[in-house]
Order: sequence, then C-alpha cells, then structure tokens
Amino acid sequence: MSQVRKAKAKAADLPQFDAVLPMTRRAQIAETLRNSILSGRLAPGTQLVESKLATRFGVSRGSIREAIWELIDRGLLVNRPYAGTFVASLDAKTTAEVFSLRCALERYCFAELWPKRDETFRKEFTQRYSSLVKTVRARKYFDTIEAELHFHSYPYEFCGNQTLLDVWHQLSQKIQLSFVICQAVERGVEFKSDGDRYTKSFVANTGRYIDAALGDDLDKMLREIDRHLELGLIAVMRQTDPLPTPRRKNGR
Amino acid sequence: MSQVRKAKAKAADLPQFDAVLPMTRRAQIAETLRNSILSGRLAPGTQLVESKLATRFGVSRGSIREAIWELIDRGLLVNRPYAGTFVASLDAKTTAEVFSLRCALERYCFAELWPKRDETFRKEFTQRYSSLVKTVRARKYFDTIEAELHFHSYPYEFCGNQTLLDVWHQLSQKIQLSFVICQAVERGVEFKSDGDRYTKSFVANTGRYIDAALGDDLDKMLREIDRHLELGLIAVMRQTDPLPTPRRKNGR
DNA sequence: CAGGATTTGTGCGTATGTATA
DNA sequence: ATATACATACGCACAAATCCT
Repeated sequence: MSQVRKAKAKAADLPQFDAVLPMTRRAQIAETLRNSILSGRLAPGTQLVESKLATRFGVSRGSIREAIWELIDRGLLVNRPYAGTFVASLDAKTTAEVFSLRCALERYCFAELWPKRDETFRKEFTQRYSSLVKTVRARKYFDTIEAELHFHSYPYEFCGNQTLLDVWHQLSQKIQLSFVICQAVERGVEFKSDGDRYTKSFVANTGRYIDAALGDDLDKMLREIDRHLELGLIAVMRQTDPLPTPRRKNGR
Repeated sequence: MSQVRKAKAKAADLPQFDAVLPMTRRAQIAETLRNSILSGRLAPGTQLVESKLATRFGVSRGSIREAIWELIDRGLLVNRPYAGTFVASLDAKTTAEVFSLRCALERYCFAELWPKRDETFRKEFTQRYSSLVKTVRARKYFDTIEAELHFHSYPYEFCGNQTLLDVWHQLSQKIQLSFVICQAVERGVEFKSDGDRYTKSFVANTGRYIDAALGDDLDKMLREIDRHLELGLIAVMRQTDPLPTPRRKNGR
C-alpha cells in the first residue's frame, strides 16, 4: 500500500502527474548536488567528503561516489586521487574560452534552425523571454541564472540536433558556474547599488537579441550573437579576474 | 622498489617520461574498455555484464560500475536502468549531426589558430599526416582509424583552447564509433576488392586538406573543411543506413 | 621531516528491485 | 504468471595515499 503505484491502472481517468520519476538514487543525489553547486550554496573550492555526504543524505557511500563521478564527468567537480573532490572553479582563461566557443555554437545553431522557425518557435521563445524579464525585474538573482539558461537553451532544443544539444548542456553548466562565481563577488555590492541600471540595460540587451532572433535577417542575428555574448563575457570577466583560483586544478 | 617512483627526484637529469600515470583502477578499466569498443572488439549492442567484467578484470564490481559510467557519460555506452548497459550504436541521423557539428567546430578551430600557425605547427601536422598515409598504405584498418583521429586532433590541440579540445574529444569518440560501425560492414567486402582505389582517393583527399591548412588562404581552408567532411560523411553513411539500430536508444 | 589523522580507493557479501525469457 | 538473471543499493573492512601537525 505504501509502495509507489505502478502506472498500470487506466491512465485516462487520472490527472497528469509529472512522469513518475524512474530516477535511481545516483541520479537523485547528483541532481541535488548539481543544484547546490549551480545555485551557489556550495562554493567553488569546497571539498565534498563522501562519508559526510553519505550520512547527511542517508544513503551508502557507494551511491555518493557514483553521483560525485557523474558531476566530475560533467565538469562541476574536480578530483585529485586520494586527496578529495572539490567544487570546480573557472579561471579567466577558461571563462573566455567558454564564451568564445558558445559564440561559435550559437552561430551554427541559428544558421541551422533559421529556415525551420515557425509559430511554435516564436511563441515559446517569447514566452521564455518574458518569464526571464519578470525574474530579472523581481531581482531574484539565483532564479535569474536559471531563467536565463532556460531562455538561451531554447534555440538548441528547437534546432533538433541532439548532438548539438548535448554539447550545449555541457557548456551551459560551465556558463552557469561562471555566473555563480561572478555572483559570489557581486552579491551585496554592485547588484544592490546599481540594480536599476543593471536591470534596465539587461532587459534592453536581451530585447535586441530576441528581436533579431524573430526577425528575417540571419546576418543581423549572427552579429547580434557576437555582441550579446561579448557583453556577457565582459560582465563576468570584471568579476572573475581578481578572484584567484582557490586550488590548483587537476586535469586528471 | 617495485613501486612506481614518485617524480620527486631532480627532474633535470632524467629523460622525459610520459607523465607517470596516477591512474586509478577506474581509469585503467575505462581505458581498456574504450579501446575494446573503439577498435571494434566489442560490437555495438553488446551488453556489458558487471559481474562478468569484474571477474574477468579481477576487480570488484564497484570499480567496473564507475568505469562503465565514465563511458556512458562519454556516449560510448548506453544504460537502461535495471536492464543493463550496452555498447552504443549510431543511427544515420546522429551520424549526420556529428559530422555537421564537427564541421562548425573545425571552422571555428582553424579561424582561431590561423594567425598562430608557426614552424612547430607545420612540422607536427605534416608529421602526423605522413604517419597517417603510411598506415593507410599498409592497409591496417584499425590503426588507420586511430591515426586519422590523431591527425585531425592536432589543430584542436594546437589551438590552445582547452574547452574546445574537451568538446572535440567527446565528439571524436562518436566519430570513431561511426568508423567502427562502418568498418564492421566494410570488412572483407569493399575494402579488399577496391582497396587500391580507396587508398589512392583517400590520400589525395587528405593531401588537399593539409595543403590548404598549411597555405595562406583561410577562406580556402574553410571551404576545404566543408568538402573534406562531406566526403567523410557520405563514405560513412553509405555503410550506416542499411544497419538497423540493434536496440532502442535510451536518452536518459 | 616524521608520523598520525583523514579520506579516498577497493573488495566482498548480501538484500532488493527490475526487466526479460 | 513465474522464475531467473542482473542491476542497484547497502554495509563493512582494509589498503593506500594525502594532508597536516
């Protein structure tokens, strides 16, 4: 009785549940840790101790290890054999690389999807845009990061190239990480004092971006991608530079 | 004495060893499995049974599981929860996606490295080219796959963009996988009968590629990338299409 | 620079959930 | 519908390496 019901009963007379999670413990833990890292609750450089996580989560050390390795493979954690596993950081060089590569990917993405655009695309993209603007205006910094990624992911999803989407997901986590690091510095300093100006320019900036994306001039859109990402990069770099790498990185 | 020496002794008077491997068992097993898959000894669709691998390798199941998950994250294996882990296959659509995306990456890569090219670049790239040609002429199919990847990897290594190199490594494994699948069909059929013609056109084709790469016309090189990859794609696709996907893929 | 504390890496037995013949 | 094979997960033990005092 207390068990989870199988979805064998007639599905017609039941409300839509959100796809009963066939998640293994490993996946659940990885998800939780990922959220903690990408929301900044686990600061870069923090060591993750397997045994402590195991007791805190109430699971065995093996499950923790597997979840940890999943995040290592995705670049959110770094491991030094026998020394420990730490939340990854990003130096200035890597940040620049990520933004530069993203630029190339996004140009490719829009070139591919350009002739496929339809009403669905315009509607969904606009919808994500307005929900992003709403979040920014509400000054919810953590949610803004998430909303921005959600917005910028849509072209990759719509493009229909699964391989490209995979690469984007990998890259987007590093982008999110750079935002987290940036935000850790910004928090309580610039964001509050200059909040209005920041919000205004952000909305205007992203507005130009989506306008071009919904327009009819592909070349203009490609230039807009360059401009948009360059602005994003310098915003992040201003905060990244003075921050020294907490630990030496290990390339495995 | 029989232990691996630490690299603490004065490094000056010693020849360059290849970075004393601080490999954990997990890494060693993953490496072995990767080679087995990419060399075709483990055919696509094959199920990997943890317990059997564990006894065969003489290690515990934990180590096997971790190595397996590493390869899953790299796209060489696919996992269906509680069902098993299988060697990945590539359908025609994914193959086309991989080649298309590679084209975009390679254009970006050459655009970035173009002004940085120097004598080291020309020398090393040429060296890898001639060793590739030698392998092709010797009709060693497995080695050819490896040599071709080694050749095409150099621009990414030289470019100096570590993030790009990471993405390339991920993509190149799928490319290698497509070659393996292609080769499984080709083996003993076309390769033998038409070997001479194949070898000749391959060498000529790659020759044009490296000539452009060492030349002074970037636009010409970018066009050459398009041409080279299109040829590669149709060569693979000819073999990929008739092969049905052994199992339904699971997108996790 | 020694040595102990800490943490990871690894092995193994076992129990349970899930898929598949 | 049952049975079997297997993946998933737990718990403990010990070895090995790092870190720190």
